[in-house]
Amino acid sequence: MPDTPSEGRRTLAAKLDHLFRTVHSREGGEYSFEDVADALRAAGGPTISGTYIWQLRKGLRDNPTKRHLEALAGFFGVPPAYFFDDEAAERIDAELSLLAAMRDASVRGIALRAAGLSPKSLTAILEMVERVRELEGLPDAAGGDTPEE
Amino acid sequence: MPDTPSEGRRTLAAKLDHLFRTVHSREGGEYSFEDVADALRAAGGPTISGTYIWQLRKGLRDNPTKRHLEALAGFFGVPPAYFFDDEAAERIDAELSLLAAMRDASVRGIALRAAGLSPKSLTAILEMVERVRELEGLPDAAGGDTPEE
DNA sequence: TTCGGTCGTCAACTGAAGTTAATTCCTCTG
DNA sequence: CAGAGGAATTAACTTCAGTTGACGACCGAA
Repeated sequence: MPDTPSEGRRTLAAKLDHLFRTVHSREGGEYSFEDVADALRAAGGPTISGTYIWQLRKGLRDNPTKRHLEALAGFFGVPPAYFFDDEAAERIDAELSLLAAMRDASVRGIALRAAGLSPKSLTAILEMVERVRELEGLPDAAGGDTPEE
Repeated sequence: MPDTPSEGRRTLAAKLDHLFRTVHSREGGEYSFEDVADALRAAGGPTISGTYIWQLRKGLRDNPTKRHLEALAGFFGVPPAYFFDDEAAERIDAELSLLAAMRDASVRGIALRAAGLSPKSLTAILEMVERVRELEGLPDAAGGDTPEE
């Protein structure tokens, strides 16, 4: 039939919301809409008003123009394809979840010190971490999403 | 080479023009702007007027919206990233040049019969082809573009 | 030649994309 | 509790993406 049931599709708003939730500022909190607007203005490229970014995130407006899509993708450090292709979006989300984990200072500490270890040691440590996760009742694969409070 | 070789970033207009030149209808000619508009209307998705497609190709308008970018990419069978990322565009262009070559009936015949040959035979034949190209004074890499105007 | 069709081009117009500015909602701080 | 400051939200407005319709060039047929 003509149109596939558009059920599984993630909307632009959902993707943008996900970016806001996962990509945080250096201080740790979510970026505000004005933060993003200011950063884009400072970057010299095309600018977007904070209000409009809010509308996009809330889903009141979808269908931005090419230049605005580029600017947004540039700010969050994802390829513009993120907003189009759902498969690419998932792949990128996996990397983003890593970035989200890195927000935890102690995780970051572990990562920094683990860098440079021999493969053998790394797998051993990984195994240990998995065990602990198991003990804590966490899922074994990358969860990614922040648990609802 | 009609195109300026490595003139930095390719514009949207240049990319769209390239698609028109390489992706042809079943009858063999280039698609007309109305053809594309009609096809999109028939596809049920978002529609674009023929005039606007012309404006985009000519470079009078750049900066289309997300939905129109998707529709255009869908029609020409390329991912929307084609219009954003230049590297992706080059990679896809390589495949498109193959498609352009396939328009030549005899090339198509060779390809059809070469399919299924052993790797050894294929490399041998490829080498032969390269020799012939050399004799004919053609560049060794995939040229792609139609030489004349 | 003239008629009829199609396609590319142009310019005026419409409506949605995007902005500006005012208002409400929090959340700190004294 | 007041009230300052900063963020989210709403509404009114402006701008430009996208359409409509007309015109002229081109091509084949009568």
